[in-house]
Amino acid sequence: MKDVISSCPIEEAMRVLSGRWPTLLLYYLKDGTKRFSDLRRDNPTVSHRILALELRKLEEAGIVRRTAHAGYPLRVDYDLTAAGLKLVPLIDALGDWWEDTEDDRAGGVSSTAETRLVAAE
Amino acid sequence: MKDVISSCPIEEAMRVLSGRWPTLLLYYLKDGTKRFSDLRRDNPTVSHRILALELRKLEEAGIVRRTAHAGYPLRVDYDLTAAGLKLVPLIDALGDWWEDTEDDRAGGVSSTAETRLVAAE
DNA sequence: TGTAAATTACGCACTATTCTGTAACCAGGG
DNA sequence: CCCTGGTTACAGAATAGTGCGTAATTTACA
Repeated sequence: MKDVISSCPIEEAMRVLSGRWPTLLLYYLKDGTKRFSDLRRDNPTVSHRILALELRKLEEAGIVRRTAHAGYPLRVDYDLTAAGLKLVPLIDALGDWWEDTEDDRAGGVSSTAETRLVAAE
Repeated sequence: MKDVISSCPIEEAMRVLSGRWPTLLLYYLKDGTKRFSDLRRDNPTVSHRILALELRKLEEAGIVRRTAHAGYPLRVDYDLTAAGLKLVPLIDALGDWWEDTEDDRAGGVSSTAETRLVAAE
């Protein structure tokens, strides 16, 4: 039941970047060109199938470029498009944010009472 | 089957921000304090159950603060914590990135051939 | 004055949809 | 047989939505 139009760029961007793998793949691809098997080694927990699907999704979104070399054994390279390259610093910033705000986010509900109870006026 | 430790801040950050709603809620909360019903109005497609769950998740992550006012009718306010406020510019940047790279991302596979075929050397 | 209904922020149970993973199979040369 | 990159079929897990119930007070209305 996906809405027809979102009109919100954030929502559209997240439609591509949401999930566990997209940002990680971007992270590994920023080092340069990688092959399918390289990416599997970089992240051994992703299944064969999901890696292929995620890469397709990123390719269709114009973030990753796929280059298939003719001949056998099969060989396919993946690297970032211009859009993908521009995205890298944002993802890095996200990681920095997570680390920088570690003390601020604290222990959630347990230690610091996040939820406050206020008397009605 | 979530792995025990990720050690990667990007992965951890995405564990919280992944999905359709978290970034949108952050986006609406940046205007200031909102109530549950305000957020439902801002985004009518989210169900009340999911909204409650997502807000709890963000609260536990230390990004959103929940303030329950005693008395009836029930009243609960939500606003951003310091960590949440620091995250806002990043989310905005993500939206900008999506818009700025629109031409670059092009039409995906259909028009521009994203997948290249290269002869073996 | 009595009673019914609305309000707000959920929780719970159930269903529907989507995501993720496993296993098997394909291609053609070594 | 193996290697590579990828697809399909199927199974199970995670996620999302619907509808009902609940609390104490206020308002609606005969």
